[in-house]
Amino acid sequence: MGRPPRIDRIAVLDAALALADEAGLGAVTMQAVAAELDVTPMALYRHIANKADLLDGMVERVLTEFPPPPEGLTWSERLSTMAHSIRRSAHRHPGVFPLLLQRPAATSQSLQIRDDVYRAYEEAGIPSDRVHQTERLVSSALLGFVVSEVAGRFQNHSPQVLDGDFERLLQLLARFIE
Amino acid sequence: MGRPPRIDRIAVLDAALALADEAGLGAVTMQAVAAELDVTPMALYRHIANKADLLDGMVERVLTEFPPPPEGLTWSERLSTMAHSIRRSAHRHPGVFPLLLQRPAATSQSLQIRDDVYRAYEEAGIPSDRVHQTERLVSSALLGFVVSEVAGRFQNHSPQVLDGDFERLLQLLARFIE
DNA sequence: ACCTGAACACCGTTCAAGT
DNA sequence: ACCTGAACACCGTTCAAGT
Repeated sequence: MGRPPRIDRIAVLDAALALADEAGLGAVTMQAVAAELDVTPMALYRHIANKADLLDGMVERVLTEFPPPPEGLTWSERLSTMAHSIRRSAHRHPGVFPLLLQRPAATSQSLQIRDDVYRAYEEAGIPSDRVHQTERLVSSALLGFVVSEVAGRFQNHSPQVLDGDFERLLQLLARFIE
Repeated sequence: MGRPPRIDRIAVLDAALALADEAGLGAVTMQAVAAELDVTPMALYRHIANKADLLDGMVERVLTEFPPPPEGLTWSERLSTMAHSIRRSAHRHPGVFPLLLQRPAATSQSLQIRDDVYRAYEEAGIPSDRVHQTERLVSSALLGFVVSEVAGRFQNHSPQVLDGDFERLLQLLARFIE
């Protein structure tokens, strides 16, 4: 006994994420992930509970990539910066990103970021009994657009058009807030 | 030869839809759909090309359920009625509805409805070079919220809270438009 | 024309066995 | 402690055969 581990949870998740980024979620099978790591499929089960846990882990991995919001800007500059970060993350991980619509913010990383958003809304003067609702509505609009982009609903529109759409969306959401 | 058909495409799609509504998309397997129809899995292939075609067909089926917008109301009443119809449809078909984010409007039914939305925006006074963009942004916000509801992102919120959120979202979107 | 039986490659997952 | 081999139930799909 006492055998040096050849892989760990992070390695499994990152291999799965790389696979999803290149070839879509459908390419993420236990066998394919294992092959990426030069290991048999059964070896993965020491590091992840099952396939659902693998997908959960991949989502968490994407969430930890979100940069924390920059300090020392106005609330509106911070929100805009964060929105662009989220969109870039979606474009990096088009296969996994739509899964964000399936679960509440849960990792400490994403709860932290949500709190930063709450703070920005308070600074913007949103009444405190409206702050949480506003966050749900704005995040819905943002995710709805960005997931439409990466999942295929906007596949007939050029990147230039979608860039323009996104800027306009941010303008309109900012108008909401004040 | 010359044998009376026991099933047709619509029957297959509706059986699959019923299965998805009760037990989720994961329960939609060729074998389960076939069992629902008292037929072997291979019999399905005479009526659908493959599993992707089955899913496409299920989405189309959901789209044909959207009631056409009522005549003789103001543009804002029409938009609100349509938004509520869409949300009800999502709640009826929580398993399939998120697939709407994956494809552009394509069926004649949904193109028709999109044109009605364009007309409402024109009546509302949106400059004509902005109408299509506005439709993309508003539909993104609506779908983002409704898919969050049915896919699980808002699972920690009560129906009452979500009803209130939706009304507020419609108010804010209406404010966009004029 | 429509459905079935047999068959295949692939998938997730388990369990006991090896180092 | 960590990985493997063998095995199982299930999945989508094909093809030739039956009515």
